[in-house]
Amino acid sequence: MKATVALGERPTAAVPLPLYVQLREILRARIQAGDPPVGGPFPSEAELCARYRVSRTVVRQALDDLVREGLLHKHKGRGTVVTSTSIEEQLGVLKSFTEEMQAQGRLPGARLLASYHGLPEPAAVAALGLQPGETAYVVERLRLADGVPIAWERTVWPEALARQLADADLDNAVFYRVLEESLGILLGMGEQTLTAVAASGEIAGALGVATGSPLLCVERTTYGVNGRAVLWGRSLYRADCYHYRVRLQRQPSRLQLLPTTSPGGPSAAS
Amino acid sequence: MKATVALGERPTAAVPLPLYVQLREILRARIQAGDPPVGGPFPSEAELCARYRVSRTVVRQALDDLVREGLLHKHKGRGTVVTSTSIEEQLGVLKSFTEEMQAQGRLPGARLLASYHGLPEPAAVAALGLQPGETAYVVERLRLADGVPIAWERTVWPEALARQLADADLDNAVFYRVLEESLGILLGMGEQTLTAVAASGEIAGALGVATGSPLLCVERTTYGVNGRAVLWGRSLYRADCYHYRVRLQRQPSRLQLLPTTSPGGPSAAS
DNA sequence: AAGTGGTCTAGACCACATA
DNA sequence: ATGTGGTCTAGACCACTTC
Repeated sequence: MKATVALGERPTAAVPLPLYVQLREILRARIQAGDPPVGGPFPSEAELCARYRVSRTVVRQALDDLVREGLLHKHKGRGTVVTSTSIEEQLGVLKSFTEEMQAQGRLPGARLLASYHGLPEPAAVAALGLQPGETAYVVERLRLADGVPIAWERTVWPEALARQLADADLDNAVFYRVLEESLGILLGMGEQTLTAVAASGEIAGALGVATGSPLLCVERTTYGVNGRAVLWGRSLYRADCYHYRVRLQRQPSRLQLLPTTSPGGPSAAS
Repeated sequence: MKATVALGERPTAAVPLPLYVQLREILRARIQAGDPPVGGPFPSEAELCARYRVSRTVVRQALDDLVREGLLHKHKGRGTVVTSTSIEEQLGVLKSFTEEMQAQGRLPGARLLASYHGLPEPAAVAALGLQPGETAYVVERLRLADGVPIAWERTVWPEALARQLADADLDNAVFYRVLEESLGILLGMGEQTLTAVAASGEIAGALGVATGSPLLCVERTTYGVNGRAVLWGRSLYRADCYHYRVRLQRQPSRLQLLPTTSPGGPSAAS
């Protein structure tokens, strides 16, 4: 018998989680089980309040999360319906190269090309907020999928982090794991810019393509949960071996607001 | 006619907008004006309640939106700080070319190159779920930003939709608006695949770049809220004029919903 | 008229951070 | 000890949709 205690049938203070989190997971489980089938009507907020003995605030916090995840859809005045049963189609999840390859069922790998302390490129300086003239630790690796080179990668580490990185096995290190586990840095957000570039002779050689071949260029700045940039990287992918996939969600029409000078006269910023 | 509303110095019932929306826009304007400078401390929730004479609910609703947009960052027990002055790229939001250009402050445009009924390419057939031999409506346009060609675009419409599209001004139509407003189709999700390609002679000529130049290739399938594919498109962007930006979020080690007896820290996903 | 989700108030207690 | 944001309650009124 598993030593797991399912979240109860209803949220309770005995569980060390907010009530709305408990309720959200309870509801998520029911949805995934198809309890209200896709397209079917979901219980009203009032009904959920009564059934689970929580205030409407808790119910709305839980539902808001599920709506945001795409499982539910609310219609003002009409009700709530189930629109999906799974969240496996993850929207914009930050993953390392290794995690991404594994998710695709490919065997990830890396080969160290170079590593040195020096002045990084302007893009990295700006992204990491380095001082002019401040050095950083630069690591260049070839990334492999199932043993085949598919990307050339340069990562730039602030010196403070690089010191603690010194003894890592750069050939095989999963940088995100190093950050999270060895350095204890919780990762928050990542910002990526994608464009296309022509392969230089050096990189074309490493990747085994013709000079001038189109490559997918991915520049990524990774931030800690505190909002500070901790890592910058540029990856150049062989376009014939790698496609970047994103799932986007349509946002309900946004309000057009013009917070302009008020009719009574320009509002003085006090 | 666009309904624009002038906002005052504080939310009021005289404005036909929710108080939290009014407050959000008032605060957004101040942040963009640098009132609390980036990195500086933002007024506490209690202070905002007092200053704007609204309940904490309203303040929190407004702040939540701004946090979600990336303008603010909250720290439990410590306070709120300004982290940016401009709306950052939304996380995985599905936007039309026009909407995207507007968000970037560029003037969008289009020039019709060709439109015809015929057999679309295999990628479109697969994405739209067409029958073998089934025709579709293909529209090729040059997309402009501030009057400069930056992308070559081919969209493929199922015949059923194309009929209703016939009288649209293809030179300037915003396809997403046509779908949503004229055809009454609610858009849900979009799936994109990005890669790099070399410009063919014809496309290079249209875009004003050299043949063989690297282009960013974006293939998108757009789905209605009912989950059916309604539109397929491929866009080839000049890599020197356009960068695709994405924000990703690190997945917090997923809440173990059924963990138990673990006195360990409940990391509430916010 | 009844039910729904959207908004809002006025409280309350808590865990956390700072001093 | 104090102030902060996080959570929660118990109400209330509204606009919208359906009957």
